[in-house]
Formats: sequence, C-alpha cells, structure tokens
Amino acid sequence: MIDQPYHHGKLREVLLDRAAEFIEEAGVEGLSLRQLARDAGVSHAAPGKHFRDKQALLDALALRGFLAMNARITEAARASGDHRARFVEIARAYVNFAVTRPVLLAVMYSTKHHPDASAELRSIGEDGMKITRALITEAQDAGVVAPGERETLAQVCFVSLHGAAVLASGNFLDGTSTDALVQATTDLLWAGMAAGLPGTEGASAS
Amino acid sequence: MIDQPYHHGKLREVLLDRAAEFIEEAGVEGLSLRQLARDAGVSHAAPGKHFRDKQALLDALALRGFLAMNARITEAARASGDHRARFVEIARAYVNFAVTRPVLLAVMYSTKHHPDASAELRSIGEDGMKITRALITEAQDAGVVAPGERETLAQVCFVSLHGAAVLASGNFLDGTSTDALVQATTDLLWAGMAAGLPGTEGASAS
DNA sequence: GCTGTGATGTAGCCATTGACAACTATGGTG
DNA sequence: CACCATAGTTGTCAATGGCTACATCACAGC
Repeated sequence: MIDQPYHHGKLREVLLDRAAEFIEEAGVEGLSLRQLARDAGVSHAAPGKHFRDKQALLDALALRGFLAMNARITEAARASGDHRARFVEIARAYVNFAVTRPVLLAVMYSTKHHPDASAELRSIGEDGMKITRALITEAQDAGVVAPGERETLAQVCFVSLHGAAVLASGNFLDGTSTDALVQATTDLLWAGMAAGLPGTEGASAS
Repeated sequence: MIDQPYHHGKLREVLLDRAAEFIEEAGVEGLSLRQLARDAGVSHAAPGKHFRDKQALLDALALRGFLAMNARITEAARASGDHRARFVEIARAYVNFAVTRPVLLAVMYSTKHHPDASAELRSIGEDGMKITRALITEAQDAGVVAPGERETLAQVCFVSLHGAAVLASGNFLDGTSTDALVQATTDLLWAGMAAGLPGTEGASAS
C-alpha cells in the first residue's frame, strides 16, 4: 500500500485536469465534485477547500480555457502570409479549439459564472477580439481593407467566428466540414471588409 | 379547499410553461422536476408520466422554442421592403428572440438532447437557415447579390447571426447595443454578398 | 528547537434531487 | 359492465452539494 501523504500537494491542478477530461467525455451536467474527489483519491469534502462551489471549479476551468485559447489565437496571428491569410489562421485556430473542446467552450461562454470570476473572464475573453482588431487595423493601414470603424468590424468578425465555432463544436453543421465553413465565413467577411476599395470587384471568392 | 380533480388535465403544458419561466429566472441548472411538481400542486412523480427524463422535458422545451423562433423569423421574412431590408428583419427577429429568452436559446442549441428528440430538433432548427437561403436565392435572381453557392452563403449568414444571437443573449457585448451589432453584422455580410457586382463600390456601409 | 497558526484534508450530517416501483383513481371503449 | 390505458400518488434509494466540527501538516516567528 502506497502511503498517501495527508496533503495531496497538487489537488487543485489534478481536479481541474480531471474535470476538463470528464466534461468532454460526459458533459458538464454529469460532473460531480464527489466523483472528482474519488478519482483523485481524496475525501469528498476536499475539493471544497479549493473551490467554494461547483461553479467556482467551472469558473476556474473557463479561465484555463480562455488562456489556452488565447495562446492558440496569438500564435495563429503570428503566422506568415498577408493580412487575409493571417485572418484565416486566426479563425481556424479559434474554430479548431472549439471543435476540440466543445464542452469547455460552452463552459467558457456560460452565463452562470460567479460575479467575481465573471469580470476576469469577461476581460480575458476579449483578447481574441483585440487581436482581431489589431489585424484589421493593420490591414486598413495597408489599404487592403476599407476604412471604417475598426472596433465594430472586429466585433462583427469575432461574433461571426464565434457562431461558426459554436455550431461547429456542437455538430450543427449537417454535412459541411468545419474547414469549409471557416473558409466560406472568412471569405465572406473579408469580401465585406474589402468592399468599396478600388479594384476589388472579383475579391469575393477565393 | 378547492378539491383538485385527480387528473390535472393539462399538467404537461403547465409544467412546460412554468419550466420556461423558471429557467429564464434562475437558469437551467436550478430547474428541478420536483419543484415544478410542487408549483403545479401535484405529486413529485407526476412529471415522470409526461417526461421520462429531466432531459426529455428540456427537449420538449427546446422544441417549443424552435417553433416560436421559426414563427418570428417567418413573419420577419414576410416584411415589406427590398431584399436587404428583409434580410435585416430576419436577423433582427433572430437576435431579438435570443435576447428575450437567453436560457431557452442555450437549451435549444444544447448538445445533450436525447437522440430521438435530437433528430427532430435538428431538422426544425434548420428552418431559419432555409428561410435565409430562400431570401438569398431571390436576391441573387434579382441581381442584388453576387451569384455563388446559395447553400454556403446562407450557412455563413446563419452562423454569423447565430454568433451575434449567442453573444448578445449572454451579455458579452460590453457596451455595444444589440441593435448596433445586428446592423453592423448584416451590413458586413450583405456587403460581402454584393461584392463583385458591378457598381457596388460604395455598398459596404449603410 | 518550539510553538501556534493558517491552509489543507477528513468524517459525518442533512436537505434535495432524479429515477424507479408498486399502487390507485379516472374515463373511455367494446 | 368489465376492462384497460392514462395520469397521478406514495414510498424508497443512491447520489449529490454544501455545511460543520475535527485532524494533520507546513512553516514562520521566536
């Protein structure tokens, strides 16, 4: 018998890791603090020392999710290629993340976070949009996107990609491949943003 | 004391109505079949006669949601005005529905429906996109939208509006009004769809 | 080296819940 | 009138989240 030390040491991390696994396998609704405790070989009330609530654990999960997602997006934004190519890369990164961790995405954009965590999540959740806005700004300065409210354009792009991410991750696409949807969405958005620029008549399709 | 008849009569409807109210007030996670039963003045196992599961009740709720939403969208699609105006009306109807019943929307697009209900929901959930596709087809025939894959365009539009609906209903807009977002989104989408058409240089903004 | 103090983990408890089974009332049909 | 499917009731069970009281440990200050 391996003698377990009284103090687990990294219980918090273990719980989060296991929870992240679990929800993708069985959904959030089946997640149980007690089951997590059992999996971690710890008493049923131990999780309570790290998360005051089940919701608090979900909040922490959401936070980790946003961090991971932002990392992916940031990396994608650094890709080589012209503005449009990088735009597509960002979109791909976002949607792929969503498809890989559909339940986590739902948790991240859940509305039931605790008010305190909510503020932090809200703020960190906007990073993706900021990156998008930066790219659009660059593209406008380079003259490949028509001038206009950057903030608004970025928001629309983000919102649209979010829709793609949500529906793709929920398997609501009914035949269409995720890649094809991302491609079509970015095509349309870019065409819209480029519209009005001289000599862009044929820019709507790739 | 009002003597309750042994058979409630419309228990199923009452449960659904109350559940619909409840989730918007307190979220799905707090919804309890037993509480619903108490509210309806009925024994704790009575709901089981109408819904084999808690999930079955949510499925039924989702179905009602889609029906209501489709009705709104259908009505909007019949609005007067040119194609673009009707497009905007559809978008408005969708997003307004989402903002009015945020939790219901989440239930509708939840992935945990029972497999049987899922098929029906999937099918009825596509009506919105069909309506959008019909409008785009009309617009293409009228020459105000560039030719191209209708199916794909409709899907992209629907996906984008879904993103707007989800984020607006979750209060993730951070300052921007819902109306402004819908306006901006439809502007960009329409500009993208019209791009490539002769004489549309200035069509990107309203 | 000692102490005590806060963080971490344990054990027990309770109300609530979803699901199920066995039983009962109701109303319609042959 | 007998039958029976539908709708509702009571009782039970295991599981859960959250709480409180208690145990153990690590570490800082003396």
